[in-house]
Amino acid sequence: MIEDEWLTGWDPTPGIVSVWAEPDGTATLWRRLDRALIREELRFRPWIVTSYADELAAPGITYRELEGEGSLRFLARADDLATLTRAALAGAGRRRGHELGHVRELADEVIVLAPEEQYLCASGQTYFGGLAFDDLRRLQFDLETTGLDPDRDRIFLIGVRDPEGHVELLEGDEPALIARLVATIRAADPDVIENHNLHGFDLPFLQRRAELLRVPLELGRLPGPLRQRGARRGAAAGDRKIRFVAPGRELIDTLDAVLRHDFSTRELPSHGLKAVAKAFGLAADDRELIRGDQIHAVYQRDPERVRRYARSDVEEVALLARTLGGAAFALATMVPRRYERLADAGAATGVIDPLLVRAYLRSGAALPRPAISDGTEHSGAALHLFAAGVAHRVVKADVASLYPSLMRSFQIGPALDRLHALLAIVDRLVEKRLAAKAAAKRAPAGSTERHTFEALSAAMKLVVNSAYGYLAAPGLTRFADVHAANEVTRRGRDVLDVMCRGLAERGVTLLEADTDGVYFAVPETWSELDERRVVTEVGALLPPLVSLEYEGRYAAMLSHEPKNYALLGYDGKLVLRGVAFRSSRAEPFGEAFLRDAIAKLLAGDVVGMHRAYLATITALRGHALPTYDVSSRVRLTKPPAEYLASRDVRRELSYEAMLGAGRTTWSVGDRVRVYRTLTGANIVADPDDETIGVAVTDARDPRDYDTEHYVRLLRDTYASRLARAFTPDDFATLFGAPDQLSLFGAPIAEIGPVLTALGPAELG
DNA sequence: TCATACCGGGG
DNA sequence: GTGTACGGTATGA
Repeated sequence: MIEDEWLTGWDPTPGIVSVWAEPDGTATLWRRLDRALIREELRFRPWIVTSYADELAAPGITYRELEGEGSLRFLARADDLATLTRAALAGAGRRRGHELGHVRELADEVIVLAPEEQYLCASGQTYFGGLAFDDLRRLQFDLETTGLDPDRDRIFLIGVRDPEGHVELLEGDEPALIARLVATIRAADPDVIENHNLHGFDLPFLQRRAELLRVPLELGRLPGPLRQRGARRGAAAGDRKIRFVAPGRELIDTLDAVLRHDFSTRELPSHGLKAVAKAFGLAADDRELIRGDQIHAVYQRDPERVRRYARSDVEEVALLARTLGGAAFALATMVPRRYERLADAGAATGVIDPLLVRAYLRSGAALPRPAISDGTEHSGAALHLFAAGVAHRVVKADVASLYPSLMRSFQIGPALDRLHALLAIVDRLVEKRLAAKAAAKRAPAGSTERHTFEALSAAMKLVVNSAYGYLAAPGLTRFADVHAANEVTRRGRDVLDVMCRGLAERGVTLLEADTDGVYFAVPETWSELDERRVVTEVGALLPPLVSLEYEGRYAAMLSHEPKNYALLGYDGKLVLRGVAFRSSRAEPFGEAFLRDAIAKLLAGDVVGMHRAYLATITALRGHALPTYDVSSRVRLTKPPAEYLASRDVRRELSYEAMLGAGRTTWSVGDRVRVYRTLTGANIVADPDDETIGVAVTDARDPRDYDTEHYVRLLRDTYASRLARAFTPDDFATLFGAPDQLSLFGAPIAEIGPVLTALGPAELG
């Protein structure tokens, strides 16, 4: 089937682990067959696609015209890419009446891919045929340096984990250190080199140090220094960003995989290695932690600690790369690009576009020039808040993959995609993904087989979910079509409306609806079966291929603002969502109060909630709370001199706190915990910041904070998040001026939470 | 106070 | 020879 060729190519050559090609038509393939590495030198014929045939009838160039509509219709080949670009530039120059310096100036008239991609696209080969992720030879290395600036700082230790899992710690004189790293890598001869932020830190730092120290940095399988390519994230090079390339090896940054993963799930607290390793359960319990800016100082007095730290770094990276890297590995079995490129590519421009270009060329079909915006506004998803306050017996129902489902159901694809290749690719991916998911389930937990199927499924999900984004990105993607994208969101809003109406008609109370999901409350008499039945019934009202799923049920919900709510599970677990409920600068006492108060409120204990409020006030006034609890974590962004210059005009708490504590020097970027005193401000030690274990013990706890300021803060910033749960009168009674509590309002015991419908439901 | 610009990571 | 989104924080008017 031609559609299968569109998806995975047509030449099943097995074992490709790296491809390198040059503009002169030479290519090198590294293939792993029965674990052994073989290297093949071969020739390919470079090609370009142009919108004009002028100058293509030149010696050495053969070309043919592609079929059908599409302005890019001449496929030209030559023994050398330079011959082709010269001809293309000459042709364009003659037609435009002025000389052109570079093919990038005629991006909408010529397609010129990187040489490797030309090779893969024309041959129909892809990476990793017949291989599993675990067949790759992967090496991880991590630099420990005296700082972040390679012009000033230096490398003092390098952790290396070889493909067999042995960790070696290289230490000593820096030039020898770098030379030993190179020798170690060349001896291990890995297919893949991995680290967290490899392209943003380790490689550029290493490259710069090697350059300054005049140590050759031959990390690839071909002779010569590292090459470069443009990239969106990577090392700064003038006004653009670049990434380094080592021909024959794939340089994989686990940060890319983390960003791609969190892009869809958005559940990671941070993208740093330590936080991610912990979140995925990859970190050992006794993992050594050292704050970045202290690593070198710790090394000088306790090198063993830094060695343990460096060892954990490379070990965690190896685990993380396997946990998240399978998706890019699976993409590389389908898309005609290097593995390394697919690991950091955006799914629309980096994955779908190359698939479509290969599909069209395979079918001998002319291609459109890249879509540009016709000025049509891109319309978005729907968001409704139906009610605010406290609701009980809450259910969440949502549609998985709403937009791709709509694209398939209503056959919404790019207008210029006359082969319907995008929809065909999405269809096949959805089907294959179901099969991959099922196969993953059948395979033993933890097996290579399960890892492979799960990775395949993740890769397919990534592509399917970006099909809509592909439509909505004119100027970025070749077949972008904003009208089609708007048709998808319009259908999406319709689906949400049908869901909301269908639910409301069946007697539930709608709370909040966003894009593809709804929260609603059900009557007291309903069982979980009733809830599920209603979701099934309403699901039947939706278009084919759009399936409504019962996502979960909760004992109670505090609905505050759109996308800001608290959920109390039947298991007692409390989840807070949205900016109103979580902020990095929140004072610990306020955050603790809010959690406690919401938990009690949702459990029906208004008296207990009120008591928690009074208890917090009492604790503040009695100085029973540690200073730490009223402090707020801030980042210092002005150097001391700058603040002193503006101090007379405007005083800022953070810097007043530093000065108040007698600290007249600090660095931009330092984080400190500050609090307000009666006379000014002060700072307090943060246990999280001190991993050395010395400073924490002398943390003082003066408790000289401004109690009334914090009592006001408690009411205005924290208790105010509970306002939607009560009538204004009751709220005033509960949280009014503390000294006049309960004088006029209803007795506290008689106050109950409310749920307020917000105007007529905006269901149109 | 509100809009907008910028970051996310690495030592 | 590239390009994500979005929530949070830092900045400027």
